[in-house]
Amino acid sequence: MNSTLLAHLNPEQLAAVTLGAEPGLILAGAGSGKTRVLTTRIAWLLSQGHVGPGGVMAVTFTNKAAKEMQTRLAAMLPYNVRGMWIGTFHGLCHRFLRAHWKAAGLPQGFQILDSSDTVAAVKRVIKAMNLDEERFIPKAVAHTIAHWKEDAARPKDVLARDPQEMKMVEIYAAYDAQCQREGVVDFAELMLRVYELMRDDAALRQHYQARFQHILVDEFQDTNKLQYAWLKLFAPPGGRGAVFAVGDDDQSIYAFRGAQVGNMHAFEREYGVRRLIKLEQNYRSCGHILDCANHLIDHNQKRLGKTLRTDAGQGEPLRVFEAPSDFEEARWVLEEAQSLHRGGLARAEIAILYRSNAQSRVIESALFNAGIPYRVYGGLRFFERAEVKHALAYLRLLENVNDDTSFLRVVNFPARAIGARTVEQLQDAAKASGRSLWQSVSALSGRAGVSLQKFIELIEGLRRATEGQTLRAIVEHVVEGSGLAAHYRSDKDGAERLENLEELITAAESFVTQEGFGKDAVALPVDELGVNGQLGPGLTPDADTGEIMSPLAAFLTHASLESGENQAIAGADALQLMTIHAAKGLEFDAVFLTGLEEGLFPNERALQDFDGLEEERRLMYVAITRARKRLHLSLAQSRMLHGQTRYHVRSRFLAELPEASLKWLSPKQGGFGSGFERDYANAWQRGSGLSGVVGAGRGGEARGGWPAPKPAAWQQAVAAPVPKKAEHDSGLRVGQAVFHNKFGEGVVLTLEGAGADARAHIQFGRHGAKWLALSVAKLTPI
DNA sequence: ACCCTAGCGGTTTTT
DNA sequence: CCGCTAGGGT
Repeated sequence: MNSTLLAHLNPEQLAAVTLGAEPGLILAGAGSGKTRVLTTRIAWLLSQGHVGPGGVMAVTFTNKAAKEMQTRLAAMLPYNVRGMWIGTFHGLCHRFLRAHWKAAGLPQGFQILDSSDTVAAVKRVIKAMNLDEERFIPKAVAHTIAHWKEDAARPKDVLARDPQEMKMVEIYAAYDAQCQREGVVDFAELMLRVYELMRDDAALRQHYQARFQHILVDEFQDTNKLQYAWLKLFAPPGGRGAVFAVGDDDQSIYAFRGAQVGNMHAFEREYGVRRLIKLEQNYRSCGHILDCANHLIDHNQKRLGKTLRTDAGQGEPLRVFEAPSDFEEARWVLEEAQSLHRGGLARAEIAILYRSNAQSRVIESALFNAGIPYRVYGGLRFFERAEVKHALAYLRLLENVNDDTSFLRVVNFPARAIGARTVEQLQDAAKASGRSLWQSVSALSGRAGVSLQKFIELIEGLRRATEGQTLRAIVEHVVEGSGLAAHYRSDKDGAERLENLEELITAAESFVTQEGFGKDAVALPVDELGVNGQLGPGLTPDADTGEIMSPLAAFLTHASLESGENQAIAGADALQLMTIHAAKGLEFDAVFLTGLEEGLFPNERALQDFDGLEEERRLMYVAITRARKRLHLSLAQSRMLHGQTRYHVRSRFLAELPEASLKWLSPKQGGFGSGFERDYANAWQRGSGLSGVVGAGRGGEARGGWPAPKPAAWQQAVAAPVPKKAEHDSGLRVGQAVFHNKFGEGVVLTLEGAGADARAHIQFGRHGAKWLALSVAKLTPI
C-alpha cells in the first residue's frame, strides 16, 4: 500500500484507519469519507501485516456498496482481494451455507427465494391448510414470519397471544417444513441458519472466531436484531476478533424494516468501546447546505451527537418556493432545473427527490410534456420481471425438480392445457404422500396425468439437451425450448419481454466471464471456505476451477440475491427522479426536495410510529446532505392525491432551518391567511411542545463560483401577485384558526374531500391533531 | 382459458 | 386519480 494514502487523511480519519485490534465505533457523518476510511483501513491492516486476507470480513447491506468496496480495495492493494470475505450480510451467509450445507441441514443444491417467491410460497401453505386468505393475507403473513425470524424465533419460540396468532405460528411451521421439503431458503432464513449454526456448533464457532481477526461493518445503524446477534457470534465482546463498526445514527431511516439504531449504543456499551471516533469534516456540501442539515437534525433528541463542518465556502443559500399547486411546483422545478442545465450543469447531476413515489407523477408529466429527459428510479428490477422469472423457474427446475414454487409458475406457462383443476388434483396427491409436485405426477391418471407427464418430459428433455453446455447456451436453449420465446414472439406486445429474455442470456454469459462477478460465488480457494481445510461433507470443488457449485446454480443464486439494476437504460443525460430513501448514499451537484408539506413530509402515517417524527427528520437530513452545491426546496399549497385535491400547510421542517441560509422565492408571508403564522405556531407549541414557524426574513444574496440561474418564466409569475390562498369549498382555509365546542381552539392543517365527505385535519391545543368530518363537526372560524 | 371489469387501496425498501 | 387483483363471464 502506498503510504501517501494515509497522508491524505484528516486526523479523525487517520485515527480510525490506524485503530489497533480493538472494538471501534466510527460515527461517520454524511460525506465524511466513510467508504474511504473502511477501505483504507483494510489496506492498512493488510500492508502492516496485522492480518492476512483470510482474516478480514467486511459486511455491507447492499451489493452496490460491497462492489464499491471491492473495486476501491483492488485499486489500493497489489494482490487479489477475492479471498476476502467482503459482501452483504446475505451474500456472506450464502457463502457460509454453501460450505456448511450439511451441518446446516440443507440440501447441497439449495436455492434462495426472493420476496415475491416467499409470498407465493406462504400463499400455497395457507391454501393447503384451507385457511381464509382474507383473514390470513399471504403478504402480511410472510412479513410476520420474516419478523419472527429476525427475532431468531422459530415456531416453537413464538409466544402466541390469541387464536389468530396461534394459527399464524402453525402457518409458520408449515411454511418452514415446505421450504425444507423443497430445498429452498428465504432471505431471513439465510441469516438465521448461519446464526443457529454458529450458536450451536462449538467447533465451527471457535474456528471462525479465530479466523476473523478483523470484522468491519458498514451502515451499522441499519443492522437489525438478528444481524447484531450474528455479529456477536463471529466476534464476541472481549474476544480476539476486532469489530470496526461504521455508521451514522442521524441517517437511520430504516426502522420500519427492523433496523435498530440502538445497536450503536449497545455496541459501544457491550464491546466497551474506548473512544468514539467522529468523522465530522464534510467533503461534499457547501456551508449553507451543511448549516441547514445541522440546524435541522439538532431538533432530534435521541442522538449520539455530531456536527458537520466544511472548508468549502458558504455557497449559495437554498432556494425555497411555495407553489399554489403541485402542478405549478412541478413547473418551477422544471424551469429551475433547465436554468441550471443551461448554466452548464449536466442533467444527471440534478436530482429531484420526493417522499413517496406517487409524487413523481406530476413532475414526470411536466418533464414529459416539455420534452426534458429524465430517469425515474424504483419500480421493477430486472430479475423481478415476469418473463425473466418464468425463464428462471425453468432453469431452477433443471437444478431441482422438487422446487414446487417454480413448478407451479411454469407448469402451464406458456399455456399447455394444464388447468387449475389438474393442478389441484396434483397438489392433493402431493399433500397426501408428502412428496413434491414433480414426484406426484405419476399418481395421476387419465388426461391430466398425460399432460403433466408431457411437461415432465419437456423439462427432462431440456436437461438432457443442455448437459455439459456453457451457461449461456443453457439459458438460450431453455428460453427457446420452454416455448417462452415463441409465446412472446406471437404476442403483439411481447417485444420488450423478448428483449429482456435476450438480456438474460447476455447476463448469463457475462456472469461466467466477468471477473469478480460470478466467479466469487462459484469458485473459491478451498482453504477460504471450510474449517481447517474441510468443507461441508460432500462438497467437492472442481480440481481445476475450484468451483463448488454448478455455474447454473450460482447464476440462479445471483439472480435471487441481486435483483439487478432498477433500470437498465442508462446513457442519455437525464434528470434523476427518486424517493429520498433511494437517494441515500448518493450525491448530486444540485438537489430539488419537493413536497415539503405537513402530512406528506413529515408523513402523516409515519408520525403514528414510535419515534416517527425523528425518523422523518433524519430522512429530511439525508435529503439535504445529498446536495453538493445547490439545494432547492419546494411545496404546494394544494395537491392532487388519491383522486382528490388536498390542502396542506408548510412542513414544520422548513421552520427548523436557519433563515440566513434560505432564499424565499415566493413570499414567505402573505401566502397564507392573516394570522396564520401566529396561530400555527401557537397550536404547535400548545399541542406538541414543538417550536413553530418563526418570523419572516430573507436569505443573503447569491455569491460564489456557481453559475447563477437565468431569470425564468416562473420568476415573473411569482414576483408580482401574492399567490392567493387556495380555498376549500367548505369555506375553510388551511392555516385558519377555528373553535370547536369540545376541543377548543385549533388550526386547520389539511382539508380534503367535498360535500358530505369533506374532512379537515385540525391541530388542537391539548387534544392534539384530529380528523373531523365537516358535515358533522361544528367549527367556528375565529 | 382468457378477457374484462368492479373494487380496493395508495409511505419508505434491500436482500 | 390510477394501477393492480380477484373473480366472473363468455
